[in-house]
Amino acid sequence: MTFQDCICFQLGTISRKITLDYRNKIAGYNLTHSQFFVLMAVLECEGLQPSHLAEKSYIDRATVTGLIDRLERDGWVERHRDVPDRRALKIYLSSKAKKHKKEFVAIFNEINGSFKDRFTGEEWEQLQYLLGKLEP
Amino acid sequence: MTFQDCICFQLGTISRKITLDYRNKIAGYNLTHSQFFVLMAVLECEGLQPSHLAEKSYIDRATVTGLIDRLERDGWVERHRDVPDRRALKIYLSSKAKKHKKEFVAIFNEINGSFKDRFTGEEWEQLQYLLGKLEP
DNA sequence: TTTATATAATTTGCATGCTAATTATATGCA
DNA sequence: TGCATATAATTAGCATGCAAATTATATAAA
Repeated sequence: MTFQDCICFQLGTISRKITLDYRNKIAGYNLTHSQFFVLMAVLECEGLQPSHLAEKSYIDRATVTGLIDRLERDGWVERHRDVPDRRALKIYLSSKAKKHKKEFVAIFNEINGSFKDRFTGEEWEQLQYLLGKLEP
Repeated sequence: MTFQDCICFQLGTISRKITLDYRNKIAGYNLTHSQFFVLMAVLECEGLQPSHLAEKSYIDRATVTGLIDRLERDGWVERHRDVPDRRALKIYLSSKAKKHKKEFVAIFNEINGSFKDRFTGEEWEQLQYLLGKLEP
């Protein structure tokens, strides 16, 4: 029994490796792994507030602020203060991002598919079930 | 099909949640998740070089430098230049860390056990097998 | 209406984690 | 020996990610 056998360690390691793998596939868009996921979240449902994006993505609000900062800086999303509640924001895709919408979905499906393809349908179900049991 | 169903996203999320969970358990020692793993690596085999620790932990050398910096700052490990090759270092436990050796092993086993307990032996085997298939 | 409390987003501070560049030392080859 | 190349560790720069504090606005209660 060594620390490498610890499930916590293993998950972190695999997660990091996959992140690197991901990067190569979206390198052309100059997006990071996390940025890509937030962009997918906006793409799936435009006009969400940063706090809702944080909830959907299971990351901290402060982290979302930074992610949106950089997505906005690079021209992928826009912040709009068009909510009755003047504290809140809504996040929309930029026109540039809209142009690439279909490509993003395709890349997403390709990446997930490349992992899914390694398993039988039954194994995939089993993996989802077992991962679910790991949630704290 | 939404981005939350992507296995890459799921692994990252679970991994982050577990990291937080971990923190509470080692909070008394003021160690982070990653510091704890590096400390376990040193504990398992003293005198390893930073580059070997990086290899064992599947993290970058530059990251190891920072981790050792903080572990040394907080008095858990020591850097020794007692290798024929004067470029290299060896990392040893401090006497303070040695005093807590048994506790660290116990905490480690307790944490890993708390996850393992959620599965049957067969499920655990299956999880290891399925995670292995995810490696890029 | 005024005050206390709550909420949305941001900022600050710190610890990963990676890549690329740098420094110091070894080694191999002419 | 002298020079090119390789290697160990570090540094610098950037992007997560979290906790705690801050700012601006809403809402509830006195």
